[in-house]
Amino acid sequence: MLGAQRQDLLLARLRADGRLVAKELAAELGLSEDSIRRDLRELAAAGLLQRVYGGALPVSPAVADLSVRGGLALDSKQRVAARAAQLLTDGCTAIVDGGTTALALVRALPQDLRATVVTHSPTVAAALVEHPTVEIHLIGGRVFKHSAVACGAAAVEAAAVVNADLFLLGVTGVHATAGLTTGDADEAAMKRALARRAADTYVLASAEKIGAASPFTVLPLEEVAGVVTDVAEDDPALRALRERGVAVLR
Amino acid sequence: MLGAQRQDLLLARLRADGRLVAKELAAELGLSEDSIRRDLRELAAAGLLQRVYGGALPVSPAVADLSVRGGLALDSKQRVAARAAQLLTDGCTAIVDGGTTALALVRALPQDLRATVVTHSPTVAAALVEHPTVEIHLIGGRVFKHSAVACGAAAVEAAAVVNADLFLLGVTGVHATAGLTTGDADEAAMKRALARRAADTYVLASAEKIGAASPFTVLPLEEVAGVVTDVAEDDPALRALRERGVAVLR
DNA sequence: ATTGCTTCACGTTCTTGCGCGTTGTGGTCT
DNA sequence: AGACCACAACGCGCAAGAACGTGAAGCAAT
Repeated sequence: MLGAQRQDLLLARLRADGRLVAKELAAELGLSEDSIRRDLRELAAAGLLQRVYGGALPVSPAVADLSVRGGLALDSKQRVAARAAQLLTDGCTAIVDGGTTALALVRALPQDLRATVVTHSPTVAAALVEHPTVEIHLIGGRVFKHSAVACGAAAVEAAAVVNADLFLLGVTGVHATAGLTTGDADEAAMKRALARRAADTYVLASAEKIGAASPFTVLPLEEVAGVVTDVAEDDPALRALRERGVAVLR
Repeated sequence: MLGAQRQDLLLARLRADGRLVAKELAAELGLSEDSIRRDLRELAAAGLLQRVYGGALPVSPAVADLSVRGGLALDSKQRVAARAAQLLTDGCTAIVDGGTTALALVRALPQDLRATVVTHSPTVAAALVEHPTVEIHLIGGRVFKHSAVACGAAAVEAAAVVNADLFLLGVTGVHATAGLTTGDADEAAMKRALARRAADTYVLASAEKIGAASPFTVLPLEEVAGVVTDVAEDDPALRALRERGVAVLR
């Protein structure tokens, strides 16, 4: 049994059972608990599971429920959201953009996260109310029907008081030369204003958005700390991004 | 059973039963009450439940049953909401408060209403996106978990630019002498700030709220244009309201 | 010989159940 | 009604045992 093969098996078991117990696995696979623990440690470092005393649990109960219930692989947005959720740590202040991926991100956040989340999306704010220990700050303004987020001069102004550690940005295209793009000029301006208020900007972009370009540029690639995506590791687009100094998280 | 997994189980049980009893759980899970108490203490420290003598309860009863609360007095709320929806006419600008009655109001609005709606509730704003011809303006600020609306200094300030024809206000009590009341001081201040920005304030109050009083006064009855309610026409409380110059819409 | 993976040994950390003194609750007595 | 008391629940400290991480040693393949 190859090491990598064994780790895949562990993940499959985790999806099936909803938990892993180090001792049981050692007996079952005929290995020492040390080796199992080492695997679990590595998988936890890769963000694929949550290490707990005695074994491991899925990264987030919410995400686990979805995969167990459906019995299927997570959908593209959920994979990206689950990975991006790991960027939010206790004590941090994060700006969260609008859109369905951002909503999936909120659902993937651990229930006991103690963080401050700033958003201009009423939908995201409403979903965050379910997280009792997350401090929510809503940015107001004229709400754009197209994407259901607050935009415009008032919203840009309201954003100016925010100072965040990171900005989780949703776009419709990530292109090597056009940079990050979206379909509406006001929306692009709003996203740009938010990016200025955060130390690091991370882009949430499921596979179909990589290499695509929309009419309005939000930011050039240079101003992005990283892209969270689910494209295959060997995709040539990834290399193009890395060559521009953009970290790729998957 | 993993320790961390047990805490997830406790939270699930809490959501299902609405309470946790330490002794029962110890017997059921086959461990000492001490361990259960330890778990409950930790979860309480994480803000995920409220520790009480003998076990635990949801963090805030109000938050916990906000979703089910919609189902209880449903038809009552819907009647009030349907009547209040008639106050919004094409071309008007209305401020809409938060809460389940306000949400019912949005759902009761005609699909083709051409109005401007200002709200400090992300939930109301999200629901309004379904109305293509309604212009939405969101008031931002710190989102208060208890009622899921933006409150505080920033929100009051953001409200100052609004000039509306009417304000549809939700409260928890409508009392002849205490006036309009609600359960939180910040919330009361926010509602007061909104009332100042509208020419007429109408209160949405289903029957059980008439005659009730909560800790904090929002406005005296004199500053209200009308109360939308579903109490019986012969209810003595109605006459008390009318004697104070308040129109009763039903 | 080197590399990669595993196992073993050991000191550390975590969880758990028990004893103890304290605090909260409900019922009883004056 | 207020004082009192019995009992359950509580928090804390402690000790036993399980689980843990680390570094050294073993082992197979190259």
